[in-house]
Amino acid sequence: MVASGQLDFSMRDLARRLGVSHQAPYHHFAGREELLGAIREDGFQEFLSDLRRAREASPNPRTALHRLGYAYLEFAQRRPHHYRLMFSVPASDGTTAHTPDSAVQKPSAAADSFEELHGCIRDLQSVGQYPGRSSLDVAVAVWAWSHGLALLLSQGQLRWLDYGDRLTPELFDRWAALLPTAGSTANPEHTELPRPKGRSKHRPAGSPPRLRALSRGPSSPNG
Amino acid sequence: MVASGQLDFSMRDLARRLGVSHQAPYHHFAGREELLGAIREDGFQEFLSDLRRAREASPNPRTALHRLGYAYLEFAQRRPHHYRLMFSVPASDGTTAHTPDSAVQKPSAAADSFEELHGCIRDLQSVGQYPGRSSLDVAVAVWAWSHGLALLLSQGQLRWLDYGDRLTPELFDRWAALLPTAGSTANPEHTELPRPKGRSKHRPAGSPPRLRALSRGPSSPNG
DNA sequence: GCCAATTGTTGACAGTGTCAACTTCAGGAA
DNA sequence: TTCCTGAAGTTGACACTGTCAACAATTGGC
Repeated sequence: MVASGQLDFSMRDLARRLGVSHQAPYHHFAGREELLGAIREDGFQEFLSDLRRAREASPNPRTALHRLGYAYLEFAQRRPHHYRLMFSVPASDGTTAHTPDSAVQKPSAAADSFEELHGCIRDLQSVGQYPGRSSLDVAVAVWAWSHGLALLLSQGQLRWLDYGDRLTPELFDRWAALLPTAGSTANPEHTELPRPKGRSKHRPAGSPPRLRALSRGPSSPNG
Repeated sequence: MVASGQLDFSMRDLARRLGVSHQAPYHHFAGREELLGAIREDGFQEFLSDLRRAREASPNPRTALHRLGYAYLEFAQRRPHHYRLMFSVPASDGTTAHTPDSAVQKPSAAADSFEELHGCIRDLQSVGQYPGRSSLDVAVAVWAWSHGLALLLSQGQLRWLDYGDRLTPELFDRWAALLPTAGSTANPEHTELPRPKGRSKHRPAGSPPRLRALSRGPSSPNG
């Protein structure tokens, strides 16, 4: 019972592109799912550092949240495949209506990413925003809002509205103005962060242990 | 170049469960993607009727939006596999950063579903809500918010927050209170709609043309 | 220099979507 | 009645997939 494929990605195709036998990747990753997990974790690391940088760019928690949100969507636009993979979950079979617990374990950086937003919300509360509300409620709601926008954007599902599918600071400001936090003030200063250089993932395509660059530590399958 | 699998679903397994040869389904659907498209369309039909019923249950546009949102999440919780399929899109290969246009064509009922929300927003504007804002902006933002919550819920991705993953009217009210429309008033009356009987999708498992129940009109592949 | 681990290979196996060719069978026209 | 046509279902292939097993080459430490 193969755990099904979630993407247009194949182990054998990867090996083919690397000019390597179809079995070579299995010496670096226990299996397809583990490889995807590593890519997922990589994505969350970059995501987390984007969110951190955005948040720390301003001591004003309102501006920080604004920039955090923009960084969130900017990441989803810059790395749509990473983003979709990160938030997808191995599909469960039809027998259980809910995803089993095993599928819910998430990469560590994912929790840290959420905590970045959660902390930002707490900062806002400390200056009087969202009085009497659970910070977790607010964080989950803002997280979901960003998640929905990011997915609709990265899957081009806003195009059929003649809505465009490119994120711009102006578009983001219009959206952000609908969140209760920004309802009273205009956009702080138009959120144009210097985008990170984005360590390119292209391999030099010549280093003799061709899969080294992909592997992450000893593969050590514990099964 | 197979269009890849998005789910834990296989044509051959379907045939096996129906007690039929592996090729029989192809006499009713041109291929896997068309079959999934039919299921998607079915889901959107039910989704649309849920949203319509919820909206029409109240002449007060504020209450209508509240109920519409609850119906949205309730659907995602009741039919998580349908929901995920409906809003997933055939994965594009890695060469193009954005999903090609061919993948963006959406079922007709999907547009109608969005229009239901959009109309609700327009109703709210006609009573003074969201002054000076584009109704499309607001509708997209609310749509994305619901979408994000629905996905996080249906994939169990709120569980690692010790947040629970069951939708309740109370939980929904706490979320809805964070939307600008509901910020000033409390929940209208606690949103307990009589849930629709939900035409069961189980087939009687005995009608001689065993795949008939699944097929939708002449399959007529136009390729 | 030997040994063990790492990295690679080829070959198999079961599973998949789909094309092609075949049989059955029901129903209408002659 | 016979004949024909189309729908429904069949078996058999093909290329593809993930993964297991067994083997070869290389490399670093003793």
